[in-house]
Amino acid sequence: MANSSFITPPPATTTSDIDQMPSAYALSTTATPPPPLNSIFDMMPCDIIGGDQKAGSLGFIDLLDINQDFGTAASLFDWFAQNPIVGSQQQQTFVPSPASTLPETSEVLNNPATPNSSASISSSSNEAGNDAFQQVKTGDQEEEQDHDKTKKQLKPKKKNQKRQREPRFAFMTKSEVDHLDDGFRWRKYGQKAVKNSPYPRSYYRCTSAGCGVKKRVERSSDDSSIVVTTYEGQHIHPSPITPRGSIGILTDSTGFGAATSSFVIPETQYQQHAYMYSSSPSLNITTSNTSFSPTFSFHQRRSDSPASLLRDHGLLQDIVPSQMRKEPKEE
DNA sequence: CGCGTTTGACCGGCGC
DNA sequence: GCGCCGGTCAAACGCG
Repeated sequence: MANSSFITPPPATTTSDIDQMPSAYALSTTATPPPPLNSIFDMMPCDIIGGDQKAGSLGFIDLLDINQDFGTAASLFDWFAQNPIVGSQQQQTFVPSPASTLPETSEVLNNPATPNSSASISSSSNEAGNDAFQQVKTGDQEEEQDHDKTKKQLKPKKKNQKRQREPRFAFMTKSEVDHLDDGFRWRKYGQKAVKNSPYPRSYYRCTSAGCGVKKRVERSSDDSSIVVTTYEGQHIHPSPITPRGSIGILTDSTGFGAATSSFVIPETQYQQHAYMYSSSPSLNITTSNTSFSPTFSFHQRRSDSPASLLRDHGLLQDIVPSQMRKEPKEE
């Protein structure tokens, strides 16, 4: 665990090296480079992103409590498992909107100014994403995989049907290690040079049979110490590695995607939230999926919460610097 | 030998 | 229509 902090998103302006990213990311860095971050457990979720590249909807959320609670989980999945959904009416909704109209949240990355760090989660969802989510849930996954497999041999099957994109979840971490250990086994299937970035982007796929979860890993061109990991899809199996006897993942809803299927926030709201961070005390993110129900609730500081425990034990300080816990940097 | 990585080619979407 | 670009495939290769 390392120091972390939310980086206030700068005003929406232009694109950046990560503008190729389907969604937005908030900065996450760890203040203590050594030892290198080599586990997702060391990362701090930070924000939620949404949408695919087209209907890219995204939004930042205050994840202070996520960070805090997450600190007690053996893994991100544990964390989700330990944080059942609470309430659903207050949840903010990310509404898909053209990525071009969105502020380039990647700008956030352009401000690695804060020495302290944080990890950030981004997730994406849109209609297609939701559809994809439904597909997974209904077992159409194999079909899609098959489609992928034969994509090269057979020509386009459904030309007019856009390829559906799984909901995505992105982390940003400050790490010397590109490929973070998140408890699952990944097989690298591709690597591409990233435009405007000296660092390549690596593509990984979950090696478990039938599991179509993918993830991309790349470094920020602005700050080579920042690693952006984007998860796509849902695991349909428990984590093969279950540190500290973690519960593993339920088969019907285990991926990040599930968590993001309902992250829909109107662009305007997103813009607001993008600058709210810790100043926005209540943002619950929920999902319609009951088995996998991460709820990011930040409306209050519970003295008996794991977050408080962390705080009391001085752990929180490592996660969220005092400056970030106080006043959000607006604009 | 099995598994993972590397890498060039290919495909499809999208903007101009 | 063309070119760019992100994403994927799959053969070759490396490693334990």
